[in-house]
Amino acid sequence: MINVLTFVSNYSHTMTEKQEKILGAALELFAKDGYHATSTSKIAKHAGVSEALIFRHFENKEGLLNAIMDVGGQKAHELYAKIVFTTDPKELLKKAINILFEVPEEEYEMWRLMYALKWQTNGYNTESKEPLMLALNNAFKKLGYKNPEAESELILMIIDGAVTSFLLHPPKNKEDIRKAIFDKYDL
Amino acid sequence: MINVLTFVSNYSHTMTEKQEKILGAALELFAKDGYHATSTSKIAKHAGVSEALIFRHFENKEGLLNAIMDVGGQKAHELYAKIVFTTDPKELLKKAINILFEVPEEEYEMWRLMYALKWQTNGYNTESKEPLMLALNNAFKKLGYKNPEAESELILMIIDGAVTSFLLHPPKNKEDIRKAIFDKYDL
DNA sequence: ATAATGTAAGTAAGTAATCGCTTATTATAA
DNA sequence: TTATAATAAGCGATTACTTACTTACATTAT
Repeated sequence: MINVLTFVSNYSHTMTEKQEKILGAALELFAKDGYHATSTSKIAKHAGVSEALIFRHFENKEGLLNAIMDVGGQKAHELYAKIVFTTDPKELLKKAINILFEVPEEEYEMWRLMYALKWQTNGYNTESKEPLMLALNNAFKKLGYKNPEAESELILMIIDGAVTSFLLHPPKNKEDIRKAIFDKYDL
Repeated sequence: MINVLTFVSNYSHTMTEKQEKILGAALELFAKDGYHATSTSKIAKHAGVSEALIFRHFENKEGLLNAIMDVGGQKAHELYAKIVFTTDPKELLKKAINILFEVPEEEYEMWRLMYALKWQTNGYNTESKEPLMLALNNAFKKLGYKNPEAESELILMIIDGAVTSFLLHPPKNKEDIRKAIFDKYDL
């Protein structure tokens, strides 16, 4: 609970204490049980507030979800923005791959929710990855790969698959897997 | 609807016509809207039967889900069983990778449901992949890879990531991506 | 300084609608 | 006849959400 709260509060400087509690409880329950299986009354009880307060601050249940997704989207954007201007192509690949190995454990709930929601909402947030996509295209082109676009898509698939694996059943040999990926790209 | 029905009926020789209709409707709606957002009354209407019939044949809503999952699990098991006894290591890798490129479109709904459910059920079905895992371990060992276990996990992550991508937003350059993967393993 | 006012925060107790599921009854077929 | 397939109607519980109200606090007027 504390983890979630601190995570959320980093991105909500204008929020009431109780608003943060609601967001934290919702994040925790959405990630654990799914959006539809989590009722607003459960969230309210878990946050220690009245149920009506949720609707006062977030309009409806979907508004609460959107508020959480905004936090995740902003977080993702920040991660990508840190690396897309790397000029050296191999360095960019390294950084892109390393991102997934450096996700802090206290953010796992958030990312589990984001990944789970991909399958429930029809609108997949492909636009947040576009800047990274372009940067990767360029890197693979510089490195002389035959089909840079396909290579960019592939590496994003690999990252997605690895993140999924880490979030659902964290393996002990993370470092070996990183080495195996690096090998595939001569890093 | 027809697609779902024919798909289901391949694995349910002892089923009533109405049972198949229920399963088909449930599969379609679970995959489209998610398990919790789909009510038993919606399923009944969509299948053209009374709601009570669902509970007669499948006991409860979860039993209906389990019946669908059984079909998917059996399907997955058959796919893996076809290839795990391949002796030539490179041939095995090829076949394992090709599986994901040969999923027929009429089965997409089923797989979307299976993948979406990974995030909602705490028990991840890792045991169905274990025979394939062992076969891959052996193949990478034969090929002289430094860390066969990590390589097996990685290639399953890649396959998972690619399947996810295909199911959520099917790309046009599938063939280029297959080539890119083959390149990484000298196939 | 303090009383008056305005606004946002917060709640208890509801609402109609829908949920998964059951019961009582009828239709069908071996 | 006997068992199973199928249904209509309704069950209590829960759902997302609303209403009517109180509390807390900052701003303004006197």
